[in-house]
Amino acid sequence: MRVRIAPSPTGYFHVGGARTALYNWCFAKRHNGVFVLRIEDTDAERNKEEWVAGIASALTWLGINWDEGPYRQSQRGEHYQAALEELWSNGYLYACDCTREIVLERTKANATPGYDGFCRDRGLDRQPGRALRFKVPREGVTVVTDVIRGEVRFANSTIDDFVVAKSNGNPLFVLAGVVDDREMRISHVIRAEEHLPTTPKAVLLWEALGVAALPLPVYAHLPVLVNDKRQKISKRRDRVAIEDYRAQGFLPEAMVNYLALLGWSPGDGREYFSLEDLVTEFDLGSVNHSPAFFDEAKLLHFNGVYLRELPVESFIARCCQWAAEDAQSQVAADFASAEFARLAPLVQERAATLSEAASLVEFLFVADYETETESFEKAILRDPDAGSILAEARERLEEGSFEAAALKGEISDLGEKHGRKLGKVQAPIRAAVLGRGVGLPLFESLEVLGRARSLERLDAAIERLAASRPEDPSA
RNA sequence: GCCCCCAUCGUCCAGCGGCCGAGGACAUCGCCCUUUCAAGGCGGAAACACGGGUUCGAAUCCCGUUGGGGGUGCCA
Repeated sequence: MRVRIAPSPTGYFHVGGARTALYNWCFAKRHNGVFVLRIEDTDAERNKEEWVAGIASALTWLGINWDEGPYRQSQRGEHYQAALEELWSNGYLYACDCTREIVLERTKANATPGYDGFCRDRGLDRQPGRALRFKVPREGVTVVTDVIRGEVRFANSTIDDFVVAKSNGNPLFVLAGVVDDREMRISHVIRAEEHLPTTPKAVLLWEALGVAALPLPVYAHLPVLVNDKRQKISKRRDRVAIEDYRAQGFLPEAMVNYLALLGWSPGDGREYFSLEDLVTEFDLGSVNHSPAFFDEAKLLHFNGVYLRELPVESFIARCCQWAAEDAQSQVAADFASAEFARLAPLVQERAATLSEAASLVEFLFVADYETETESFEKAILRDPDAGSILAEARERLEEGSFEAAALKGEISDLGEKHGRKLGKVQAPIRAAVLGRGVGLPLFESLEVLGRARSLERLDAAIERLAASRPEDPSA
């Protein structure tokens, strides 16, 4: 079995393309087949080399390796020219000199979809400046056999005489795709549903080509991925680049797992699969028919699960690696520190992404770390007891053990004096020292932060409070 | 307009004629646990688009309607 993905480098690689790649890859691996990467860049005006690199790196990151390629259609011109030659000499094509405007006009005036075939019988010569169109049979039906959708029938009368070569001589994607699929001996074409309407054209072309009959590939049209408005995900409109998720600190294994579930399930309720599991479990025949919404909330959940599953050392390593890849060298160094290692298990439990992990320990690493205004107001300014709690905490933390357990004892004792439970006394202290209303467990954080910095921040909060309440004589 | 695809909780899936007074997961709500927040545990609310058939029996099969989506390019 031989499959391929054929992305066009006209933008970043998005989750839809990644899912298509994943399904193809799983199918190929499961059947000991070959997975081909082919870049469809026949439209020179719209393609950019950087996007090719982006596709390759996204696939690599996901763990989806290709066995052949990347082939580039832009470098296979002679194959398409040969095919055009053959089709022309066998009478399947005709030249067309209609301008874009004329085509549009004629299309509008006609009841049938697309170009009305005006040039079909004009007997125009094949020459530069003229496009080449395929003579679609006027009668009959073209059937597309699809693993997922069954037999889809298209009346030939509803298919227009499509262009196979532009007036500049370059082939169009349908032609290039068919030629490549034939020469690369592609056995299964697994791609997004949006390609279904052009498939009968490919079938017609396939049958017109080649002296020896080559069996048609088996088609499988995957349901599209949609946004929250249930429109097909688009590179321009929706922010769904694989690269972005990577930069945000998602794990490739979580992404792969989530993507696999968008349109497929094993049927028994299991939801966690590694790439290796998918090779044995994935089945093209049980792919869904209807569009799926890419739900970031669920992806986030999966990512958290995968993050928590990691041994702590691996978690730390992944943090470092992620920061380094994203060229955040300072953050990478922070992640590699002994301080982070001490807090890592607590971070791991709470972070849903690697960037969240970074944010949870900012209080430890950011110089001149300040309490967020909102947290300051809520936990300190609006709390009439905050001033005295902070002052007393400062006093108690000045001496004695600075280990979490001891700190906890001190603070809960302090709390009792104020008639507050532990959760309530720690609020102003947390805001003062960790800078936020929520975050890592307080005492462990204090311990790692150390006495000196903890006291400094308590002092800063006390001062800030005094400055914020000049009218308050007790402050 | 024309062609094609699709239709189960908010979302992703299970269901492929009786086991469904519809199951799981995410999200959501409540409670428990608790050092804030998470994580975890327990519980709740939440769906077969509609109308006709077929059948002893339909979420499951057929037809239609409605709704959504995709395509309709000398883009892929």
